[in-house]
Amino acid sequence: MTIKYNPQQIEKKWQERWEKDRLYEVKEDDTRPKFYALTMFPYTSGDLHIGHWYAMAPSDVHARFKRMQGYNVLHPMGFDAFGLPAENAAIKRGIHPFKWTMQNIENMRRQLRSIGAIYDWSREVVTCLPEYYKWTEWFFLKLYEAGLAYRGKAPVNWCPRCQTVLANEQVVSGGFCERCGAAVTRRDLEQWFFRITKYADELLNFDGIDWPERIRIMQTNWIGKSHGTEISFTLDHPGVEEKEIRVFTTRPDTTFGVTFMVLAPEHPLVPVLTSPEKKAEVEEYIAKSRRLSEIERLSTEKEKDGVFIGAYCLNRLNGEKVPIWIADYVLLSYGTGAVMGVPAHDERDFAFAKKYNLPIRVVVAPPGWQGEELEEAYVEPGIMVNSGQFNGLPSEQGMEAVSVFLEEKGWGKRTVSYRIRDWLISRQRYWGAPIPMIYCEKCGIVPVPEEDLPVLLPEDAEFRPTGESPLKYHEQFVNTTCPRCGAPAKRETDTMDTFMCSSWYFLRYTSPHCDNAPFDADKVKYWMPVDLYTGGAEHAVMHLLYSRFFIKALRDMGLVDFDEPFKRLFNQGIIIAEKQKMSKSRGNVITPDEYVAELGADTVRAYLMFLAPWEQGGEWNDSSISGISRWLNRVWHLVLEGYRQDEKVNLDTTKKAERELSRFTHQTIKRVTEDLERLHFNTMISSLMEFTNYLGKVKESAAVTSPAWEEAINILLRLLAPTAPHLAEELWERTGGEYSIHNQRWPEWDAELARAEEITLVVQVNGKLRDRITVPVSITEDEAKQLALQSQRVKPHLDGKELAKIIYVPGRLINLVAR
RNA sequence: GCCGAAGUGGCGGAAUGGGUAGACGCGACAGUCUCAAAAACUGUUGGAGGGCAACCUCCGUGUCGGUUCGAGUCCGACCUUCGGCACCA
Repeated sequence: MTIKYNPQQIEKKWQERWEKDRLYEVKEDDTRPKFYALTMFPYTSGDLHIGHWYAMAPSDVHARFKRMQGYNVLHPMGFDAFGLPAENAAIKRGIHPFKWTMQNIENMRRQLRSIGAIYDWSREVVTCLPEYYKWTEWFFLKLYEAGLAYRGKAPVNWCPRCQTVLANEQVVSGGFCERCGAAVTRRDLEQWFFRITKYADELLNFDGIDWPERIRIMQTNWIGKSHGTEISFTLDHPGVEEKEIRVFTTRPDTTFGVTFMVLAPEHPLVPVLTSPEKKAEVEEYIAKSRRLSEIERLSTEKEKDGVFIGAYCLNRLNGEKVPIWIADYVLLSYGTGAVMGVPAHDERDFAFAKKYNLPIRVVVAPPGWQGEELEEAYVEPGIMVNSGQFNGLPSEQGMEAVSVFLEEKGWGKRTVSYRIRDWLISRQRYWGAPIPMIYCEKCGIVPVPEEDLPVLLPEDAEFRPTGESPLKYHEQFVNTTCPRCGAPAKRETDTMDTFMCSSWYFLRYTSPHCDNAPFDADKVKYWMPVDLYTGGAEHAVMHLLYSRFFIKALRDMGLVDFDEPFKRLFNQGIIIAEKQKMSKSRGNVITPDEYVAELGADTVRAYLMFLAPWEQGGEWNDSSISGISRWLNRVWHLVLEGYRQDEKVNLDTTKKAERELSRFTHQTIKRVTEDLERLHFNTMISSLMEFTNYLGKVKESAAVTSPAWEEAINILLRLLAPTAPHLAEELWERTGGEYSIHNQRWPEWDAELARAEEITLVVQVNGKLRDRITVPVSITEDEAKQLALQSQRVKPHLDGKELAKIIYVPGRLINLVAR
């Protein structure tokens, strides 16, 4: 009678022991190769939900596996601790953001420990602590010095509910706030920006990093590079200094089809060009489009409207006079903020021209076109017509030809445009890293000197939903002296976007207590780049793009010597419940703590890995988890119930059984190792289950010797150690293994031992399975053919037919083609 | 609308340099144990038809075509679901 598997007891026991022994403490001075395995750190929301487990448990298994393989593994954990919810809690419940955050961290640390991961807690990083955000501020200064941070007035995304500015990336699906879902509007504000656009081209290059294609495509689309031509249209207005309007187009071949010009309502030329009689109408239109929220304005459903401003420009290619309109479907922030209207070959221009009865002139002929009017815009390539000297040219060649012509004349130049905008980092909020800048009436914008960092957040700020940072009303914070001239000056009261904090946290883990620099350069050199970065795909664009930008900027400052922060990236899927995304309002939230208390962390870890491919995610199912629980129980009893060879078994049977046992064992090692390498945890677990089932049968037959049995169990436990670290450790100890199993070497397979001696030869007739014959691996083609033709199961299917061909695939099948 | 991923038993999912479809697990059914139940263990489990039986035949990986000795896997068209982007000129 063996004792029962009691996960709660053994998990507590080993977690305490590992911590006491500092088993997972990581040091650099090591002769082993390094492996930096990073999981995206959690936001301090207060509770670790099953999604966190899904991110953390499998990545811990992989990290443990690499560690047993002999790598010096850094697998750290920390908290992304600045951000809006803390402040909202302050407004709603009167609890200080710092207190709220630190309480949440306390709770989350406890929950994180229950996973049983190899986190080295002495390396924990918390972004809202001055020892961390001091360096976030420091990086701001460095970016400023490098000319990568600048202040500018910009129409910004404004969330009226959160009362703050949002980055483009934080505006979701057509104009809603990512956080609260309110409709975003637009405002003009003085804001701080990072010049990420300077790195747009380099960010399009993913050479040398192993990232999912999906994410690379998303980032590529986000950056949105397009090749085109900037074309200058002549402006000849008395009293107007500007002598041209420049447009950006990807279709220079359609320039002869321009019948109007459209400027963005905010375009600087609009006020000077508008004729006196159109002034009122134009101003009203501008005011209207400013009032519109982002959703309304950007909606593709919205009918394209605009206003003629009473001015004209000149198309230099054909000398035509072109009326100038404004319309809010043209964005100031893209290209030149002006578009040439070619209704025949652009859907938007077509709709616009129809609405206002503007001429539609075909300049690229659709196939078979006889000069009739178009029903809709023709955007495909074709033969150029109505285009002067370019007539008859295929439009693809026309793009080049027209561009060359324009360049020769000095009327235009080929250029590229990007969809990506500079990164707006100002937030009108308290709970973030202060922007270390001072405004002096005499000296202008003055950076806080490095030695004065950190600019600390005052503890006694007042939290009111005013739309401005509480820092703005904190006089002691705001009022300071100019570091340059000593005169009274005012501090910047905006704080930084939290994505700034998460753009460098992985550097801090390498030397979390370094106090004279953001990180110890030698340690960064040792650990970086991150070898495997795992986390949710929701960060495909923002965090992952910002971090890449950050590293490239630091590299150009000489602070790091690599180009990319994350060598390999992997995105796990999401866990749903009852066919739906988990949410409090649906009441379908799975809380891991309950399952850990009932079934143990090892079961929850293994279940999350088993339920679906990690990449895909899947549905949590209460009855499926019992399969894992049963399996671990079976392992427990299999190992502890003792083994005795049956004395009546003869030597030949024993030899054969042991040969088979060792083959199965080595095949299992191979499968488990390869699956772990590829992060195929679900099939890794099923291999372990099959091995367990097989060992159960071996035990029943009792044919192998005790040493052979013990060897197999020893290997099973080591293969199980990353997945079920507590159970494996306990069984390791109980079977006399040396502490700790987690310091043991990962088993290696012997290809010779793993190789099968016999195979199943599949016999097909015309591609249909007719027989399976067990044959030695060494079988020759002729022998195989003989066996196949002799098969009683095959013969009837060949009756009365002529054998036309025999396909033989060694080690697999033989296909008899008969007619 | 554009970009991307995916459609396999009652369910989660295995199997893709084309070669035994359904590994492993859940559920269900039957059995063992028990006074009984739970737990545990053992067996069966894609569908249809046939045989006393070991077994045999046909159909079957979203739909329709194609390539091939052979297609879940490759090609073409389409349908559905999910994710991302959304007036980017």
